[in-house]
Order: sequence, then structure tokens, then C-alpha cells
Amino acid sequence: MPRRPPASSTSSPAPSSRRSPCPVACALDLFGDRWTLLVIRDLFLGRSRFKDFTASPEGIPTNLLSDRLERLTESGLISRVPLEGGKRFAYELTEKGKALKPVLLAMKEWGLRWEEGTRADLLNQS
Amino acid sequence: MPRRPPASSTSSPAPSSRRSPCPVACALDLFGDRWTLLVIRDLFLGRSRFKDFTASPEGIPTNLLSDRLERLTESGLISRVPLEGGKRFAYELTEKGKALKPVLLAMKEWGLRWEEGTRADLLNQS
DNA sequence: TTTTTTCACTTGCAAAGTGCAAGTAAAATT
DNA sequence: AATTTTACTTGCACTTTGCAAGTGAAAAAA
Repeated sequence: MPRRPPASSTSSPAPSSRRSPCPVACALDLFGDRWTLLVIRDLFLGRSRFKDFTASPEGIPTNLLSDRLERLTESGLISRVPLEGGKRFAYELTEKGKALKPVLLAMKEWGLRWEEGTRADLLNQS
Repeated sequence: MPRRPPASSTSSPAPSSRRSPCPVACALDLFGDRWTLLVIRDLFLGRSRFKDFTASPEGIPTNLLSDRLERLTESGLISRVPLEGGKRFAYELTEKGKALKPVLLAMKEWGLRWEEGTRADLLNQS
């Protein structure tokens, strides 16, 4: 995945790396890979620290997690919040990131219906 | 992306390559990349031939298109339908593939809302 | 306070995937 | 019969992925 510039509180400026003006293509430029949406999912599940993400059952490699957290921050889907005094951070969804809930819910429903043996322990409506 | 076995008309058996029982992770195992959902989008837009997909504005490389069509067929999201007599094929969404409409619509809405300059010429409700 | 453990990464490397260009053979068209 | 189009495949350079190991700071334990 190629890299991209930051984001505003309303809507992000079109980066030159955009493949087309299609909103689906555009979305895939931001999270079209095997890991990014799982990090978003974890954030919806209340996980917020680096180790929380690595503890998820899929076992994201730590170098990829670093990379994804950085990209998500750059594209304004998440923000880093400094933890008590120290140099450590928690991550949280921005409004833009929270707006992905319908996407995740649709994928969850699809998976539950069409892929045998899947179960959604945690990701609820609301 | 690692490869996987075929699919039934109800729900697909769990492949050993599955990363977790999470329906989202499972879905991403099938279409978690930058191109697959664009092929699905094109099919929803009525495109069905190899050249139709290559003609989309994102310009998928032909080797990747071949690969994606094969994987989508294997995983039961699309099927190859033989064209009049010859050895050529058209591609169409299966029921399982059509069931991805809510996912694409959610992504479309998200892109339109949060990514400046995107526009959805074609992908409609229904 | 010192030691140990945990956390949040980074680095190195082999393997796999991507993207581009060029090639090919069959089908369709002229 | 010759030309063009279609649906691919192949080759190759480059990038990304996944695994393991290493590192330094912070937190916890002794």
C-alpha cells in the first residue's frame, strides 16, 4: 500500500495516489488489506493499546501493526492519545473511523450468513 | 493471499487457512485486498466480461484480474457462464456474491461522506 | 532502589504478492 | 483469408508480508 497525507474533521482532501473518484475504490485505498479493518474492529471492541491488538486471535505481526496504526492516524481514522504523563499512547477511533461501523456490521452479517463456523462474540449493534 | 477450497449454495465450509472464527476476519480472507471488491462492484454495475473489468477506471492489471476471477470462482462468490457455443465466458455474481451488496453500499456511503471528491456514478440501491 | 518483567515498538530477511510490459492463441470481425 | 479483438499467460523488478529476534523505555516487583 502506498502512503497518503493527513485528514480534516470534515472530509479528507483527495490524494494524488487515488485510483479513481469511486468512493469504494477510495475506501479500499485506505483499508483495502487483510489487517486494517481488524484493527478498526478491535477499536470498536474497546481495545486501545498496542498489546491489545497483538492479543487478538488473528495475531497481527507487530511490524504490520505499527505500520497500520501509523497509516490510520495519517488518514484520520484513529488518533493517538497520550497516556498518563508518560511517552505511551492509546489509540481511539475518530468520528471518521467510527463512521465505518456500518461497513463492519455488514461484513459481520455477511460472514455469519455465508461462512460456516464463524461467530461474532463481540461486535454488536448500537 | 493464500488460496482456498470451493463453496456450496448455503454456507462455505471453514478452510484451514482461516485466521479466526471472526466473520469479519473471515470475509477479509476472501476479499481483503485492493482489487477484489472492485471486481464485485463492476459485476453489480452489470459488467461481466474480462475486458469490461480491465476497462474500469482503476485499471486492474490483467494478471491480477485473472487471479481474482479464479479466486472468486473458487470461493463461490461468482460463477463462470459459458458464452454462445465458444470457449469464452462471462462472469456473474452468485447469491453469496450478491449478498455483498450491503457491504459495498456501506463503503460507498462512507467514501462519499468522508473522502472529498468522490462520486458514485453508478452503484445504486435496490 | 535495584532488578525484573512488560510494553511498544524496530530491524532483518525470506517468501509472497503487485504492477507493468510484452507475448500468445483462439475467437470474432472485416 | 487477413486483421483485429479478446482473454488470457509470462517474465521481471519492486513492494509488501510474515516471522523471529532485538531494543530501550516504562511499569511492577523485590
